Amino acid sequence: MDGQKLKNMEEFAAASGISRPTVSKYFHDPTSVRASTRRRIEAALEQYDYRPNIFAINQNRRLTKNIGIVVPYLADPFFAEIARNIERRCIDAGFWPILFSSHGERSLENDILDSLRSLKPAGVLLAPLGRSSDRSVVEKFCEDVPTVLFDSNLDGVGQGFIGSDNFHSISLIVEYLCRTGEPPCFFEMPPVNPNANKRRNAYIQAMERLGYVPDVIHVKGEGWGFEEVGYTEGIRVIEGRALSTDTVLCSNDRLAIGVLAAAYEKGLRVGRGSGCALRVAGHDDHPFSRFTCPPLTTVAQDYASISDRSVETLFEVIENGGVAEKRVETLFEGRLVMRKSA
Amino acid sequence: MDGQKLKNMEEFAAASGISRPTVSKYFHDPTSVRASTRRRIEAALEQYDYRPNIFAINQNRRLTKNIGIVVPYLADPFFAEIARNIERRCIDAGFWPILFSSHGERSLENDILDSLRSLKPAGVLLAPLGRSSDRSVVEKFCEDVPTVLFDSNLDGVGQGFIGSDNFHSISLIVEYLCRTGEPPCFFEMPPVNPNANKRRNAYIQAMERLGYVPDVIHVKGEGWGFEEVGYTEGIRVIEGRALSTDTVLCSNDRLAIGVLAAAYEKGLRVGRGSGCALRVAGHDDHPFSRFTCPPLTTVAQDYASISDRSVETLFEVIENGGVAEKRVETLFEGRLVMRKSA
DNA sequence: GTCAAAAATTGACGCGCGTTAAAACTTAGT
DNA sequence: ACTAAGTTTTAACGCGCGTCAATTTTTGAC
Repeated sequence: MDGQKLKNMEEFAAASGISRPTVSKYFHDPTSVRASTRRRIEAALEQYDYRPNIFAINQNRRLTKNIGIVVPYLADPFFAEIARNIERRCIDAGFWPILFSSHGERSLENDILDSLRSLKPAGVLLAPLGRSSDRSVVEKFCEDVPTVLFDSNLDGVGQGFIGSDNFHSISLIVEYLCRTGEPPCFFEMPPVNPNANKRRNAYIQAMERLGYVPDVIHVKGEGWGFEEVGYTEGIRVIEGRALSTDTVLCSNDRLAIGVLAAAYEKGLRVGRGSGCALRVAGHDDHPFSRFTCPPLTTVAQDYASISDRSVETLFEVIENGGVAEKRVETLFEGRLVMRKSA
Repeated sequence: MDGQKLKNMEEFAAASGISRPTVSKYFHDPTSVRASTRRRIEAALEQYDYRPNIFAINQNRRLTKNIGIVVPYLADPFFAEIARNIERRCIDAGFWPILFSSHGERSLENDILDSLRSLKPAGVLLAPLGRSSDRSVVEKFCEDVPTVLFDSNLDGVGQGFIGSDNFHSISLIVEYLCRTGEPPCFFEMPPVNPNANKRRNAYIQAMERLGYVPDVIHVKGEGWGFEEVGYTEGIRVIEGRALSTDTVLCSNDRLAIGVLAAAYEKGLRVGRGSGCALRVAGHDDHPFSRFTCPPLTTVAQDYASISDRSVETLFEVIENGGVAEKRVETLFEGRLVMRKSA
């Protein structure tokens, strides 16, 4: 390109010798114009560095190419990773993802949904805060904008839900832990979303099915600093000798990482086999769980499938005019990841 | 509000009994209209749920309230945390932050800058990819849009730079390590940005100043999976007995976490004092470094100050009409965080 | 070379709002 | 009650692009 800056489609159309409506058609769908025209436009594109203004496009189009992505807390590696995957799929599909984080705050989630409206997104992928979400606000939003929920479900809200099968994955790891050592207790903090509840209940059911007495250790703590909670409360529990078993199953990996740190500090060797005082397991397979000491035994959520299917589901909804034929809840099964911590 | 949905400012103006231009003025700055008018508008606001379309606003305004935030890799906790801080400041200041991640890819960084143009942001906070950045593209962008760089500097590009004083922080930790045990070697992978280079050079200088022979262990590896590199290469180095000292200073915490995992796997006890075979230190104080086993000794980057000052600097530039009086590079000093790993 | 079908052009309006100039109205101050 | 200053209203244009109807040009098949 020779560096000339054309500031709008009008100028570009003039420079390329094609009319503006045709150029507009081209940008909407290059195959919708005659091959010879396409070539002329593409030749001009290389010469005069021009790109349509995406936000002007969206102002007029009924269906834009914007996809809103909302996660509850971006500094959580799990969501960072999911968001990364989703963004990539959207880009590859020719969409323009815009990422928002609620930072764990209800008011922010509401603001984001509000502003998302004016973005006129073709669709939205929303991982709600969960318990802190303003259900009526989310509900109303989903009526106006094609939205697929992921990670954390709100019954009946949105055009679909994609998440993990907590019952299955917790069963997996409970069975594994029981098979290989003492039955686990379940370490959890006040639930921030439905997943936490499901996991606890799944734990209780699995234990009862196996003929053991469930032991839920419910510690206090709030917010999204899970490692901190796991650490602080882990120390407290260990010091108080409040553990009825040598095996701790944590509600998620981040809690487990905190417990691991607590155990280390209190001189408890974690792992299986003789010489170890504690087994610790988590859930999620966070990106960093492979690198804890010892490496964390956990159940891997299927990041790739969850991302992919969320995006696919949303695309189907979009192509179907914004509504799903039926609200489908897709749950992916976790995969047991046996490492050295349990 | 009685639920009535007004779809544009025209309708809202009619409903509130105020003319559209005055309403427009109000939304730009509520104090710019007479108190009585303001009260009438605000009364209407409560009755009829209306919010201006932010993207239509931005199409027309010269200076929007949008702030673009671009980080090289959002799944890195360091950037997630910085981004979180910056977003919050922007929101509190009445701006509308929009977050982008380059996902470590040059082409994506270019695309983002391109699209950022049409967002007409009041300003942009950019943490460039660094070595992978397309300097000329970034340079051109910064000429058109008020941009403040952070974390990773590109000499002379943008209206300012905010980062960490790598020389100071590396000196701090090198001195500490030398004072308390064997002088460290420096563990690094091919640098992704200037910080890595500065840190290596700072290490070399500090060692020479203290009268020791620097020992840089340069391992291979690419991309943003630092833990993986630290782990894989850590294993290799340990197995090859390629360590001339029992103290390893890593170029950043994520590498150090990988090395920690490698040491654990190879049965090397990490920490200071007798019974320990290795000391490992990092740099950055990532959010999870407190919870490694053992907790990681490192130099904390001043997240809060970097975020705050970046935002402040950008705001000054914006208020000054988009150009800084002088391109200022602000470096914050790190803080030595002594934990158990070294 | 003819003609119908396909594609491109012209001209014009709309999206939701910013912005401005001129005119009409309010408010303070006296 | 009158005036000057401060506000609001009216009317109209612009932003960058989508979209549509009417018209003209190009294409491909015969």
